[in-house]
This record gives sequence, C-alpha cells and structure tokens, in this order.
Amino acid sequence: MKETKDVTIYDIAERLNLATSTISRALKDHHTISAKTIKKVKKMADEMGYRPNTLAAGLRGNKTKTIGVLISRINRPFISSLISGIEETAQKAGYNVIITQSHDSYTDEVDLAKALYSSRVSGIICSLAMETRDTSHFQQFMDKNIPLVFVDRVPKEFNTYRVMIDNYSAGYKATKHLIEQGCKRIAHFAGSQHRNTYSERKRGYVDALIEYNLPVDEDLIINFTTMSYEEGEKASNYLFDLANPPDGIFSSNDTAAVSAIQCAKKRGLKIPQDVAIIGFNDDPIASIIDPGLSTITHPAVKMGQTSAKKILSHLKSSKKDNLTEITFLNTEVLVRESSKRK
Amino acid sequence: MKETKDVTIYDIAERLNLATSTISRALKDHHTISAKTIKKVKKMADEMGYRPNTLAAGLRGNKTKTIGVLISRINRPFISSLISGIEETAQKAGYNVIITQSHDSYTDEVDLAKALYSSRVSGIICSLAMETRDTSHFQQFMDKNIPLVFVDRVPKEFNTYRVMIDNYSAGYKATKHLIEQGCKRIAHFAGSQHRNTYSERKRGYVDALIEYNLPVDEDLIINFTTMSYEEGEKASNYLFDLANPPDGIFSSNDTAAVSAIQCAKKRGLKIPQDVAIIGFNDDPIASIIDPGLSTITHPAVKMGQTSAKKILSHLKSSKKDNLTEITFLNTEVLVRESSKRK
DNA sequence: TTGTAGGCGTTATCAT
DNA sequence: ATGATAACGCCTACAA
Repeated sequence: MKETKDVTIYDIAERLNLATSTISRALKDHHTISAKTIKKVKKMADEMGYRPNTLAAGLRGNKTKTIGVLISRINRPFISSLISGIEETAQKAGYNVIITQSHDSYTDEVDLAKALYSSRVSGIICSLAMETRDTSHFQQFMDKNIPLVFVDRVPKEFNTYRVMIDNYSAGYKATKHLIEQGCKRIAHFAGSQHRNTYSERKRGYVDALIEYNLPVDEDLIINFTTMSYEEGEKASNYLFDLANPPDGIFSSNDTAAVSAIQCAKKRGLKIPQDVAIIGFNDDPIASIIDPGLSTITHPAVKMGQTSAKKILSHLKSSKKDNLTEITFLNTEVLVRESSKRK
Repeated sequence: MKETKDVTIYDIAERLNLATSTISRALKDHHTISAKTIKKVKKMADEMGYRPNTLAAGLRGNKTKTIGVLISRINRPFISSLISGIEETAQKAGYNVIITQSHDSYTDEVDLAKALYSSRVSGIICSLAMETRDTSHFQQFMDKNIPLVFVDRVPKEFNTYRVMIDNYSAGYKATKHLIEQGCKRIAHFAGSQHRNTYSERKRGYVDALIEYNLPVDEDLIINFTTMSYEEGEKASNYLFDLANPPDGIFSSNDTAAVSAIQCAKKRGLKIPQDVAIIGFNDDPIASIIDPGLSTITHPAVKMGQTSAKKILSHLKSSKKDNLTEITFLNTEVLVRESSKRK
C-alpha cells in the first residue's frame, strides 16, 4: 500500500495555470474572484481530492477554529450533556472541539491548560477540578486575549466569562420546597465547600431554614468529598440512626439522593411521609427510580451551548477588553413523588 | 490589554546566541546536545514563557499527535465512558482528542470525516451512525495509512481495526439465561437490523431458542429504531396486551428494558415471576431500578482504551500493511433480581 | 480580477 | 556539539 502525497493548492494552481493565491481565494468564495474561476477551481479541487490543511492555515493565521474543553471527567450525565451542547454549537460554526479530562487533579489541570495553549486553541471552556484553588494557570489565555469561559464550577474571582446557575437560590428553593411540604428537620448532603457551586447551595439551604425559623442543626449537615453513591449510603445510615432523625433531605446531587432513597426503603421508611428527599441535577436516574426523585433541574446542554456561543461571539467581535460577564441560567424545582406530600 | 507576541524558539536562540536548531533539539533532550546547553535552554525557555507551537510542528512533520473521534452522540452512558477511556489513554501518550458527533446522520458523518482529515489527525476512532450503510468516506484514511479503528458499531466489511464485543454470543447468553430461569415465551427488543451489533444479538437470541427447542415467534420480536424509553413503553404495552403474553424479555439495551420493568409494574405483573427481563449495557440505571435489572456487561471504558492503544501502537510501529484486526472484548451476564427466579 | 512574494514556527538534513 | 537553511501548506498585503 503506497501512501500518496496530499494535494495542495499549489498542485491545483499548476494544473489550472493560476496562482496559488487565486486558488486560496476561490476556495473560500472571495468576492474578487470571478464566478467562473471559482467554479473551475472547486471542480478541479474536487477531482484531485484536495483536502485543506487546517494546520497550515492555523499556523499562518495563528488561529485554529478549535475550542478546548477542560473538565473533570466525561462520563457523568451532566458533563457529557454539557459537552454535547458545546460540540453541537461549535460544529455548526465550523469549529473543532478538543476534550481533556483533569480527573479532578490540579496538576493535571495545569498541564492540560498548557497543552491546550500549545495547540493554539481559539478559546477554552473549563469546569474546575475539585482540587483546584489557585487559577493562575489560566492567566496565559487572558494575556493573549483567548476567550476563556468557566462553566458550572467557576472560580470565585477571575475576570472572565462565567456560565453558571444561581446555586444559592437553587439551594434556597429546594429547601423551601421541603419546608412547604411540612418538613421540620431537614438534613443536607453538602459537597466540597471550597467549590462555590456547593457552598452556595448550602448557603441557600441555611438561609431558607433561618427564614422559616427552623433551627440549623450542624448534625444534619453532612460534608461530602466526592458525592458518590457510597458516600451517600454512609451519610444516610448515619442520619437514620440518629435519635432524632431528619424528616427531609436536600442532597447536592442526585446520585447521593438516590442512595438515600434506597437506604430509606431498606429500612422500611416511607417516602415522602417519613422522609422527603430532593436531589440536584435531574440525572436520568431521577425519573426512573421509585419513587421518582424530586430534584433541581440543571440545564446542561444549554450551558454548553451558551459557553460555546460566548467564545464564538467574542472571537467574532474580537473585543479587546477583558470583561467579566456572568451568565446565570435558570433552574427549577422539579417535584416528583419523593417529596410530594400534598 | 495588550496582547504580547508568542515567544518562539527563535527568540530563545537570539537571547542565548545559539541556533534555532539547537534550541529545538535541546527542548526535546536530543542526545547530541550537551547537558549544560539543554539545561540552559530549558531554563531560558521557562523564564521567557515559551510555549511550543504544535501547529508548526504538525505542519512540518505532517503529523499532529491528535486522535479524532467520530461517534453518534456523547451524552449516553456507554459512549461517554468509551470516550473517557480513549481520552485517558491518549493523554498519557501526549495525544489530544478531537470529538465530533454525527447525531446518527450519514451526511454529518461524511462531513466530519472530511473535517477530521483536514485537521490531519494521526488516527481516527469511529462508531458508525445508525443511518450509515456505505463507508467509503473512510477510504481516505486508509489511503494515507492513517490508522482507523471502528468500535462497537462497526461495518460488516472494511479492512481495518475493529474493537467490539461478540454480540452474537452475548445475545445467545442472555437468552439462554432466561431459558434456564424457566422462560418459555421470550420476547426480544431488537435494534435497527442493518447495524450488526443489533442483528447479531438477535441472531444469538434466535439460535438460543432453537437450541432449546423453543418456537421462534415473530410476534415476540419487536423491531426498534432508536431504542428509546418511549419505544420501549410502546413495545411493552403491545406485548403485555397479547392474548398470550411473553414470560421473558431480552432487550438490546437497558433503556428499553427499564421501560419494560416500569410498564410491567404498573400492570401489577410480578418480576421476575410473571415476566423475567434482561437488558444490555449495564448502564447506571440497571443497578438502581427496582428490581435490579439483569443485563449484559459492556466494557465501555476498556473498549475506549483498547481502541486508542491500537492507534498508538500502529503509529509507533508505522506498519505499512493494511491489516484487518478484530478485537473482541468479553461480556458477561450480570444477574440481578429482574431475572433471578431460582 | 489575478499574480508575486514573504512569512507563520518548527524540524530534518546537511554541513561545520 | 552546534549551525545554516530549506521545507511543510496556506494566507495576505501589495502589486499589476
């Protein structure tokens, strides 16, 4: 099997007795090229099996029509939907998407940021690793006016685009909902508190309790690290074993909420009568488990689309200003059986 | 905000009074460069904030350390795990991963294949779109000796790498399992039959029935197009409404199997006594639904890793031969409550 | 409307 | 052990 060499615009130029510049322009419908020439060139390009070399174009123009994505791990419902939204939007605009996973490691995140920079991505979308506290490794993008969007897990301070939900009000709404169902002792599965997605949810929870004159009982607030099913089981068992167990649980994700449901069922507790439960994210499992899990909707695909659009419009307008623009997307309380007492 | 120009090896060369070639070599620890020089160069590169430009390197060497991935859609548990495995393996080898979604459209797949070629990917991993019948748009990669791996949804005929499970034997095993549980009338949710993942599963199902002297009843074989939850509901209702309903269901995916469980429960049918159910994939929902869904394990992450490794080792050895290499990964019957009668 | 020519940053080749 | 130079394929002033 012989490898044949790639056809270049130079080859086409030679065949048609035209200049390479003419070919280059004809191929992108430049207005100064006659319709006939354009047609002729495109036909020949097709016949010869020409494939543009985006590397060469990128090198020349120092831009790549590529968006880099830096997330913790792909195989989570929320993240894969987020990426799907990014890819969809990027593809329509003729952009490629490079995906990288930090696996929630800070050092990996730093390395990947470098690698993405080396690939000369046109823009970058990032959801921070759990471990990350310092975000100075993103400064390199700012310095080069490469649009940077933080999505969902955003840093507290960084002058750039941020696309997120209002975690505080979501936490507040979730808790308020449980209160309205008659819950008096509401527990909270809290995620890692240095990620403000989670600390804000907790803040909303606490404020709702205060607002409704319910005591804030530290025993009922469980701090998670990974928010896994196993952690959820442990927390649930702990809570249900209390002398004075909770009658409501607000979990910062659905996975742990589901484990609470399973755990309660095993113990013969009635849901939602004995304990009402609400999760966060609206993962597929939420609608499938029995009883259906009430939850907070998290518009993953839309967040992806929005993030990609921020990048694209920044590139289009080639703004020179380093603006801070925070976009909040809506969430809603989705009530299913796990919390419907009335 | 001023954009500063990128630092190049040329800049470093100037500062150190060395040739660019020396810098280039020093940066990659070339053996002909003295240890001192290497150290000096690296230090200076660091100080000046040098970032290699992979575009330039790629253009020069006509290779990019990038793997292109072409799948239907990302936000499915199986696919996102597959990609996770690919990315992980690629990253360790210093490769980037470009993700594209065909959304199961043939024309999109053709366009994306072109786009990936234009990006000069070093290799490509593809799981075919549902619509795709003709695969000639992949010939361009073969012609250039760019390693191509089809994974899971592979074409019937195409001389290249294929990574898959033995769908026939998986279908056979699933059906046999139901038979061993005492099922006599086993229905099958069959996926689109021109994708051989699904046709093979069906073939295994049919052969198992024959082997055990059970009649093959065409009424019990439902042909799906998308294998969605909704399609599953429709099929389940149809089956349970039959004068002589099935006492076992083998579904080609978990999503539809779950809908069958829900549907059966609503009708007051006992699982697995009245109807035993087995799915395919071992999606997260399988272990969460009640009763737990028996299923066929599908090693998604491992398939991703394996596919990526095929690419990497091909590139390393720079084989010139167009070999056909099919890798089968193991699947297992994972028995949960939905089919455990004994 | 088309052509000329230089350069994007890197690396491989050949020389020193 | 290091240097000089050409080439990768494309685009964009500028010129004609």
